[in-house]
Amino acid sequence: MDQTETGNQTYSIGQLAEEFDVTSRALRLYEEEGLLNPLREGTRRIYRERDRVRLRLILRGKRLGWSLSEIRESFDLYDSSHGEEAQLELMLEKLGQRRDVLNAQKKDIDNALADLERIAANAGAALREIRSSQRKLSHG
Amino acid sequence: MDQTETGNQTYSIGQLAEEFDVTSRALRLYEEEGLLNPLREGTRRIYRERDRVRLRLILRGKRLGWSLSEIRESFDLYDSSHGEEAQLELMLEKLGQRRDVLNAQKKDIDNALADLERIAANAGAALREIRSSQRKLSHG
DNA sequence: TGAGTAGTTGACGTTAACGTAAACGTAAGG
DNA sequence: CCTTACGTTTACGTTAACGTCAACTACTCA
Repeated sequence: MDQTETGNQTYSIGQLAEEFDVTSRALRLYEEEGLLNPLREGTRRIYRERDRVRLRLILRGKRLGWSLSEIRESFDLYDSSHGEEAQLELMLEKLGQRRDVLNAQKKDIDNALADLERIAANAGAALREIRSSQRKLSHG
Repeated sequence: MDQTETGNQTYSIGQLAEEFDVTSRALRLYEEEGLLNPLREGTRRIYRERDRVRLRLILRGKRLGWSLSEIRESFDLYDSSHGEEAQLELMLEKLGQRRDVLNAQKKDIDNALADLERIAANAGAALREIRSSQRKLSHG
């Protein structure tokens, strides 16, 4: 079969660190915490596409304010899609909780955005006022 | 004039802590960091409506993953709506940056929600499969 | 008057998420 | 062969955001 050559590329820790603008120290920490699992070539770490995907998810989690252990829990959810009945039920419950939190977070963001808009509108008005009075003076 | 009696109520640190489910230690910390400014009655802290409003904003900020100093910066933005021209321009720029970050965060959330949906759909399917095969067995 | 209850100010402890430095290994290049 | 670049582990340092005493004050109430 024509084995597709997609995703066979590998990366050193330095390459990955530079690409995602994190330090190699951070990558090693994420590995210690069970968030990444690079291959080894002797002692050196070899990262593959799946590690890049995971790193992307890690960084997204961080942007959402998650702790590393919360991020790992989300990976665990993802990985254990194939369990037994009780397992799956628990999982669906946790997924529901996460969804609720995310939706609440969206509301918080919308409220914060609305606040920003109000403040910006005031500031914009104040600024136009200042500038219009400046024009008057310069025409005196 | 009929001075409206709205918002004249005050709160002790314990009351406020219980209402918002934070510790009094946290409230004192927020004060140290310049996020809250309760009155004093002798040595005791007296919180008013404006402090409650601020606390609400603090907790919202925390839910969005902001640090205390980021939260304070946002308060500073709010408070300095009445500055001079350069000040206002700088402010509008910062407001724009915050808005961009918040919008990016919304996208992250939407992506995370989409991921959750996919996982939940898979888990749900797996669960139904298990249950249907269980029914078959019980009818054997 | 004595015991609670709630508040105060230090000050030290703790956890997460890295930063930073030391001491070492290894492959490439001049 | 020696340097340079990049990697490794080990371990201690740092910052934020509190937690947790300890020692003290002030008020109330039986």
